Amino acid sequence: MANSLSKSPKPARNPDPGRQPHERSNDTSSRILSAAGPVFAARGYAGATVREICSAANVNVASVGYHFGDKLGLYRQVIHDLRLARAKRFPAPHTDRNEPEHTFQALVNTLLARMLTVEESAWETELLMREVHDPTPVFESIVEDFFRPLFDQLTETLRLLVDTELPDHTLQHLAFSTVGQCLYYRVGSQAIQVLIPERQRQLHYDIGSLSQHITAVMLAACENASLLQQRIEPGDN
Amino acid sequence: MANSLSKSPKPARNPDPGRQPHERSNDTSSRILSAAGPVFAARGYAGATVREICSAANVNVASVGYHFGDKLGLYRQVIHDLRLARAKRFPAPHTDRNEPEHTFQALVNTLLARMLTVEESAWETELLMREVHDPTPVFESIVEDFFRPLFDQLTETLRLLVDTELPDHTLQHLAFSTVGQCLYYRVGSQAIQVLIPERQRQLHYDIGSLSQHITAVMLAACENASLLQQRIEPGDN
DNA sequence: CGCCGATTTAAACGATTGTTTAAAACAGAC
DNA sequence: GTCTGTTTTAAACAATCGTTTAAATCGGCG
Repeated sequence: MANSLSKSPKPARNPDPGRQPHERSNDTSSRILSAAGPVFAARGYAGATVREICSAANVNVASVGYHFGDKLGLYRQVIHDLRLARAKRFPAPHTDRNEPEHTFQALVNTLLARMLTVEESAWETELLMREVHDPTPVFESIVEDFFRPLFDQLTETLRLLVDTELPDHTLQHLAFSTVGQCLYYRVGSQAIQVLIPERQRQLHYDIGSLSQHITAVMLAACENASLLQQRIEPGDN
Repeated sequence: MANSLSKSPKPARNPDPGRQPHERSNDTSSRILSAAGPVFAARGYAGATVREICSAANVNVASVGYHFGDKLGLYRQVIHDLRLARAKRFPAPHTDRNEPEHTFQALVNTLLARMLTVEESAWETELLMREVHDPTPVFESIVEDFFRPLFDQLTETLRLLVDTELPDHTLQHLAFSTVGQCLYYRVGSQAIQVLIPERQRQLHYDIGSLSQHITAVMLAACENASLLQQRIEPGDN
């Protein structure tokens, strides 16, 4: 709780500025990094303890202070490495201005894949979800470098999809509608597990089925874009 | 961390089994309950401290142990009281089988109101969101008593809305699309604060505007329900 | 070997956590 | 007032947290 949030108390004397002649020292910090990701994802930043991380990495507790300054410095490095890994693993699709439907479908696929992939990198998604719900000091940079590019691409693709000219805020709402539907199958997964029997889940809740459904919903909305502008009488109950 | 999760260490000698002749004692435990809700919502169950709760309630730290056994016992009581309050504050709309559009709009309004209300009861929503993300033993009962009724009503209303006959799992996907869009404006609110300038947020992100938009999207999807069944070529990127 | 900077280690520090304890304060019956 | 059971209180408890310290160890170099 009473941690440094802006500056490391000791100037975080990082000993290796890029080079790797001594494999031994680099090995320690990389082992810490590998162990820290899953622990931060499972417990959250505040809930994770440097002792559990160092125990999983088989290093001394003081190693975190030596190599990363403090707990927050380690967390920043984990997030930094995570962003590089995610950008490579789930590349945003190329924007084809002649086939916006195709681009849109690919974007939905990318979103769902990022949400629902359960490989060895599932902890990355979990960590990002924790940031979305409980922002830490690194959250804003995550949004800027990570979410905004996809959000902008989604908005521009939707602009190509709708027949009529729509104001920016309506296109942004359409983008949030798309993201929201994809996100729900991760955010609400625990609720879905209670609401939907396992048999139905195994049949109709794979990435392909969900991607097709969400794309169909949004394409229908784009084709009736005129509906988005006319006033609908709000419910009075 | 090393707390009791199933049984209270001491049998939680609750002194008042229903009666309230001594207003004084009841006053202490009710002040604790009133203070605990917002703190649990703001910090999470693990992050909240009984000292902060008791400080906000102006009672001694030992009072929690005396009246509720332990921290988890207090949390259970908070969740119990919260359910009663929410059911009264946000009643589900009446289902009018002759005007499903009207019912649907009212359901979206209810969902958004539950998500975005920022009165003195905003902590209740935050606490429920924490349960959705990090389920505790009380989560399943929350889904059954709280989410499933609205989910079923949503599914049946959508069945009335679509022109053609759709399988159950497609209607459930449509319900999740609706819920997901509403939920996003709460789950992703921190991201939206970074993505959308404050001026635009104040103009276009009120409950009425969002409700109108989400309803329009889903009604468009229902009118083109045939789209939901035909196969769309999945993106290959 | 001896020297030296980089790294690792065991141990301790101060702060904070949930919980417990024993005494004090309270309220009503007699 | 005196007694009795309930409630509140200040203080302490053991455990755990992030971080620091000072000594031990390592790895080349002369």
